[in-house]
Amino acid sequence: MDVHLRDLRYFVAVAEELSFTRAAAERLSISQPALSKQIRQLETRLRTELFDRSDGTVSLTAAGEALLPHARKMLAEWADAAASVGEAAAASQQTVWIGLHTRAGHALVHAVAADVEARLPGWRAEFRQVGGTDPAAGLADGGVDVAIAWLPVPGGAGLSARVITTEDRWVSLPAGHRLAGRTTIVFADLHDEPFIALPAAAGPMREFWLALDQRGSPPVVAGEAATAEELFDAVAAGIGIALLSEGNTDVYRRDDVVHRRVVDLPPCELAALWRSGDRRSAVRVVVDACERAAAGRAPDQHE
Amino acid sequence: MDVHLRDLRYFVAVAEELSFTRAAAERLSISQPALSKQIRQLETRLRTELFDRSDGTVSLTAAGEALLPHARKMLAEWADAAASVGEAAAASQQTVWIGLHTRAGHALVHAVAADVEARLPGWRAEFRQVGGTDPAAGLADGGVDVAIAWLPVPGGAGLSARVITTEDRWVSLPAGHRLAGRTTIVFADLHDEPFIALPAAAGPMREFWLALDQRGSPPVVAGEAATAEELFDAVAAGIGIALLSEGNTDVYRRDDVVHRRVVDLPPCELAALWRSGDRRSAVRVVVDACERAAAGRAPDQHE
DNA sequence: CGGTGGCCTAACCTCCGGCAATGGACGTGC
DNA sequence: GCACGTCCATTGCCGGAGGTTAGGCCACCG
Repeated sequence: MDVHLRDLRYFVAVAEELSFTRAAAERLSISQPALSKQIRQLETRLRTELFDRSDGTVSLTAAGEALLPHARKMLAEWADAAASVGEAAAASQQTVWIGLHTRAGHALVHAVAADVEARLPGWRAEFRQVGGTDPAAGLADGGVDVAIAWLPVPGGAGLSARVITTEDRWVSLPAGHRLAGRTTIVFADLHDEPFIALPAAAGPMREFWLALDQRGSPPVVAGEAATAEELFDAVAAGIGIALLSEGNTDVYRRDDVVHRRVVDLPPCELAALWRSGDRRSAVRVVVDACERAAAGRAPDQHE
Repeated sequence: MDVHLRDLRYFVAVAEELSFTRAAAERLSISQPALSKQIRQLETRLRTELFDRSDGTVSLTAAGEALLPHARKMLAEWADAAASVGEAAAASQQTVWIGLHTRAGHALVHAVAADVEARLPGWRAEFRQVGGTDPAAGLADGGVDVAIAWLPVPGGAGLSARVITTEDRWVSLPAGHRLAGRTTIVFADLHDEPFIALPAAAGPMREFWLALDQRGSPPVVAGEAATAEELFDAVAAGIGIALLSEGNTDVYRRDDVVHRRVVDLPPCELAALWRSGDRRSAVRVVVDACERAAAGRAPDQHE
């Protein structure tokens, strides 16, 4: 009778991809049998077939066509609902949640928190680490009011961004790597190296940190890592190399890994993001605070 | 991240009742701990409290107030979606689903089926038995296009009805009951008898078959039964008595139970119901067919 | 004709959602 | 003041849902 919104998400994914395998792997990060089973179950619940899989290809039935707009609308409605709830909770608790897509230094966190407190007396800023695979860094489902993340952010529809700093991209190498002794490294040196990539679910972020734009041929992906720890463990083990931002070379310093500047890569941009429709003053204050903190200035006490 | 629509239904129930215990028992037919756990889980997912249970009473928090309209909208949207899908499926399969709230005789079923087939060449009428506790007899979630049910039907908002027959109400007694030998029975004779009632979830239907309108004091409810078999087993066992429609006295004839007319009760009405917004010709044809079949006339071949 | 791609089925594992019983906080009546 | 009733939370348990991997069937293609 009722339905799980997840099932509708699955349905929309298949309807848009017109392929179970691709929808499962590339958009939903589940196995294809799991997806097939869920769709079957949805069809059973509705007592009708939603897809025609007869002729080797997948297409929507009339019933599927009827469901699709409703499913999209319900998913959008839930995003709205979660955002509304988050805003109401923030207002009554006087708390702003900030999601960190990368591990920012404690300096930035503290500066932002202090600045918010100074400009919004009685309010607090809370920080939450969000996984790199979360498409909108926790903004979409309302759990986070402002996100600090590297551009590009996948699923960025409906999000606004302000770049708060730009940094050069460096490369992380195992300690004994042939390039570890070089003083200057250009991307051509790395072109054929095996890379540790972000999970496929990260979408454009994965492509950016593989420097796909700078390549003529597909990269060699030797492994995937969802967290920074996994990433540098893989680098240290010699499985592959990876790009990172200059600021993170300090944060993730370790003995078995060396970081070197790549001189000819376009820099990466750290941005503060918020929901475009979110016009609360608290959000604007936080974004401003992020910008000031990233600029290295302390919150200006009496400008 | 995603949410189960059931949880939103639970939330709306508690928000409207402002009581966990009542919402669980009277509206959702689940236990109170299950409801509490689900609401807690929803709150955890949204990372905020939806209800304030601190001062012995239950009230909505600001976040709860923010969620309520969205939740209602999503539930309505899903009802729409299910109806749309059902209509699309019916159109492409040329099938009309008819839900039976009570066990109608095969005569009625066959007459309707034949009539539909005669007037909508290529179409079929399929019948499904729906439980008495289903608020809208399967109409709400689109699984059924036309329902045949006794009035009043709970949750009847958005439904249209046409009365297709009226019948006197009789009473079902165990074989040796003191009233079994009486020729005429008035409701006053039954007033203090223990009754077998429909489950509380049946709402106004339960009240109607307890003849609540004809009483000055609350009825004695000796037990509940969800199916006809349970009901007459309970009557035969002497646990209590129950009202039924005249037509059903034939359908449910058995040795250990006797049926007697109650001469002074208002009759009951059997109706064909459909979704008010559903203007498909197939639905109209079926409703007409129900009316003709109930009137005892065969489908008019060449009127 | 064998390889490949794509969906389905089967077996299994984990965790969620339900129930029953119990506990604790608070208001109420004698 | 104390026993009691009411109502929500907690605990322990069980069945089913949702996920995984492994393997099968079928169409297409070189």
